Amino acid sequence: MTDNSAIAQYIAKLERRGRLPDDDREKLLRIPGVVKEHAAGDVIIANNVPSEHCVVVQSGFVSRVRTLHRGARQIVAFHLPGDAVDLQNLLFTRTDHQIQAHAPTRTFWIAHKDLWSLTDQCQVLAKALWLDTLVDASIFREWTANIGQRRAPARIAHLFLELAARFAAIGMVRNRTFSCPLTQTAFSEALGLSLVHFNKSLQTLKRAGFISTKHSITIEKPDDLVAMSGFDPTYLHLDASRVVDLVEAADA
Amino acid sequence: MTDNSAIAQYIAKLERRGRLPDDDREKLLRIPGVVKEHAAGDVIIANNVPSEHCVVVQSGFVSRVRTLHRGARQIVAFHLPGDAVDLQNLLFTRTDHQIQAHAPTRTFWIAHKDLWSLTDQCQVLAKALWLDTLVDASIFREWTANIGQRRAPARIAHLFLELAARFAAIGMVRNRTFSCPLTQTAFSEALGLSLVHFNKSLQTLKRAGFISTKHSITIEKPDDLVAMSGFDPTYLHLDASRVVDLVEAADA
DNA sequence: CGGGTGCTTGATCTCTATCAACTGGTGTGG
DNA sequence: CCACACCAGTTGATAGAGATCAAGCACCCG
Repeated sequence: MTDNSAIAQYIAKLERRGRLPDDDREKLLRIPGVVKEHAAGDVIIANNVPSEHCVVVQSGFVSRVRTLHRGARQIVAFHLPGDAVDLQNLLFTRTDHQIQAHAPTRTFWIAHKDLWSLTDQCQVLAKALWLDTLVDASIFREWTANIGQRRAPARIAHLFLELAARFAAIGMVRNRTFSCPLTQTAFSEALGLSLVHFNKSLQTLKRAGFISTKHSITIEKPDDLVAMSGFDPTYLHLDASRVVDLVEAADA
Repeated sequence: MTDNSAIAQYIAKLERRGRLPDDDREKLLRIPGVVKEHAAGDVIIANNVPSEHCVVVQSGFVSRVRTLHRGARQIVAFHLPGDAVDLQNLLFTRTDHQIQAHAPTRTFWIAHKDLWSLTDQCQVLAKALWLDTLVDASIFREWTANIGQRRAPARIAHLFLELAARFAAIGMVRNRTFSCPLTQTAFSEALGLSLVHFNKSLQTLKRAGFISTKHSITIEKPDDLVAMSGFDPTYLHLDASRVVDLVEAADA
């Protein structure tokens, strides 16, 4: 039996928003798949290739990258352990962006058709997956607003708070500190900033005592950061507040 | 019987990506709802209110707006006739952004619970709606990349080409010309630019002969615009290419 | 006619990108 | 074991993009 701990983590994530029926949970847990390993920097799924699998992160750290003109790259999403990376492509036949590892990463691969037939059997699960893609969309919107409206320091702060909240949700924050394998280049590609400007703005935040970094990131003054960046974690939908109860709704 | 032409247009949009079973189509067409009218500038759905309806645009022009610190606004999406605006909130209990009319607009309001119970009866339709939200997410990603990586003239060109493609899909482009009721302020809020800078960059595009505007927008040099902005309409998923066949997939 | 709204323009200043160089750590191969 | 390359991070100088401030114009509408 392949190691399906990625699925267990993913189910835990879904169930933070609302319980699944036992039957749906069991079936998802038993879904066939294979585990793959990737080194830091590896391209996990290339751009513009047939899309036939869903990938769930088991460990490590992953991003989605759109490549534009002359090598300009925009990271459009980050994914932590327990995140489903490729649900976005479940209904598309080709990928429209690239998936990349930023650390040694283990992933669990599910064939689209297997997940597809599961959603036909499990209506509540299908809704939970749909909900998960809606949460992703909510995060995309927030990134658009972050990049469009905030200037560098607040923009950086907002992303750091998002990462802190998401790492916290999977128990990977201790003493307001989490370790995140991203280079400054990667951060700058996610934030629409140049590397140099990111570096300098980050130092501004450090000098102000808002955060500190030594191989990991520490949120030293959460309140000040929240105030300066206007961070409101609602858009992450990490728990059941503001989310419909899928089981009750199914009965209605 | 209320005028459900908005639903008919929405079905047409969904079916450009793949046919629905007759039964699903008929049921959606018969879904109960009410028509509302809005003046230009009206807030159709406010931010942070209970989310109980899905809104489909029948005529006019609508945007979704996130409001940040000190009145900074980011438009995160535009919606044309035949677009479902609020599917994004179908699974959330409160709205996390505002919906606003930019022209005299007519909308069709469906209660969440009605749409919900329909998706329980119609599996293919449920998938089509899910797919529609995935297309929205794809557009959000593209906007993130557009705002993050392109500078003003290319950024503007990219948005204009998106609007041209979407208006063309509903037959509202003649001679490379479409009418779009957005003010320059609205454009600047969508693009993360200041009004003044948008205005000046737009004039650069006009002087280059790439576009012209007089109460409507004309794409004078499509090829040049595509080249300078790197526009590739795939992300809009306006047709069935690159999209799974929902009926076949249901049989698999 | 007056006032509002949307568009335009110029001047100025700030933010951010770009260019270039340098540091320190890590790893590799001769 | 050292030389070397490479990569992430850092720093300074400069240029350009874009924001902000301030006015003025054109049009529509009451």
